[in-house]
Amino acid sequence: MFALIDANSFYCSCERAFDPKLRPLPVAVLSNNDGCAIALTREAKDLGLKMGDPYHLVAKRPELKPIVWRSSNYALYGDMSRRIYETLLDLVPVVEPYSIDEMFLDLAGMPGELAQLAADIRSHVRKIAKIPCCVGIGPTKTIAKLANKVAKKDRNGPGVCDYSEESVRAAAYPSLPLGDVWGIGPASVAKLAALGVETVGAFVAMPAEYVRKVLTVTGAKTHAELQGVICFPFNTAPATRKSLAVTRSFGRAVTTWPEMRDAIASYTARAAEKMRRHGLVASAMQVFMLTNRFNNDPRYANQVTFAVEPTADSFALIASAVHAAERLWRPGYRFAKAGVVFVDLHRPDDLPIQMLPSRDPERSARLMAALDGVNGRFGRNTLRPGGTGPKPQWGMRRARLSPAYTTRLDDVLEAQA
DNA sequence: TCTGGGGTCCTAGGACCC
DNA sequence: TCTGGGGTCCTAGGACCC
Repeated sequence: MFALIDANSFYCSCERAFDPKLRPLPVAVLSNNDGCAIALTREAKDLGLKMGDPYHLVAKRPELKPIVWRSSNYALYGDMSRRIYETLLDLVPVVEPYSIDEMFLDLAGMPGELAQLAADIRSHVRKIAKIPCCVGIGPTKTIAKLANKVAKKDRNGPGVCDYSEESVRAAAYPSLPLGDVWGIGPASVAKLAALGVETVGAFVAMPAEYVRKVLTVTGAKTHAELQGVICFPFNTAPATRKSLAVTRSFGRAVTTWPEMRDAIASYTARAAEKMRRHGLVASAMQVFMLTNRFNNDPRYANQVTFAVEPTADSFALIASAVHAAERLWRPGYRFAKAGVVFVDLHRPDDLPIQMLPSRDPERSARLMAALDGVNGRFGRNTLRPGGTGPKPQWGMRRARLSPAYTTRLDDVLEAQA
């Protein structure tokens, strides 16, 4: 039996955890660049704000005036996620983090009544990690996710929904909309609606071969999972990742090559850092740049993917990325966004030995270790490659950023007795 | 002036091979 | 009148997730 625990309006709840006066107020957290709303409290939803609404358009609407806006603070949210994880380990033996605000729990062999256990877990997380959550229970991950969704929708309910019993599911499925199912997105909802299938009950009643024909194997797995057949097993060891990206919209349009070059260099340096943290090397990379697609600026978008000598060396990768960007660059356009993606990631041991490496691998490794060591100790960007300046004009807008309460010594709250 | 970022998996079709 | 069969690999695009 599985449980899925999912934080309510996670980013907003993190803001509230350290700023109690926000608790009764409608709160919304903005995407990078203060672009659009990506997390909303129930109070903000009730005022009519929607996920994805562009901030510069909705900030003026009079009925949305009471909303308290925050720039996204990933240092805070990432750390709060870790705290939830550790809090859960107080009560259950294994936890599988699924996303920044969701964790699967394996309840196999847990004593006592499951719904009561879920309620205990929920109140423990709320008390210790200061984050409100809902819990769903089911014999497969898909059912646990569905139960969680049901728990969330019931505003005055207990915050727990137990679908461990087949009879309970059979009673509930006919009234649940298909779009609530994990893995069934808008395209599949439309496809199935055209066939007259609109509820989980109707979906489950479809013959398996037919589902497979309409929705391919992914849909067939979801179909089986809803009937209690495990297709997505519990996984404690995280899979090694296959790609890794740093892509950003600019705080204002980039119109000169030196600015674009510096942006690409900075993104590459960040991505290389991430890659080293995972102990991986890239043997191919992609670089792209594009203009604003929402206004009337002349449009241009281009990308290039190319192989590189497998490495995690920032300097080597920056040189390759900038060289590629130079080929994509077109003067006269107002660029809104650019990015660097490392694909074809490997553990260095899995690759053949480079017979004629273009740089000394030992020296490179020592240099990168020194770079990461200094930055780990004194803060990101203390040491950085040339051309990756700290506060560029094109940098992210984050006008409403909260303090890094848990990860920056200067920002830690003071308690007075 | 201002509309996010970062992932995974699957399939079809083309290129290529024998 | 008539032009095979079977395989692999790669890529682009679609769909989904948070």
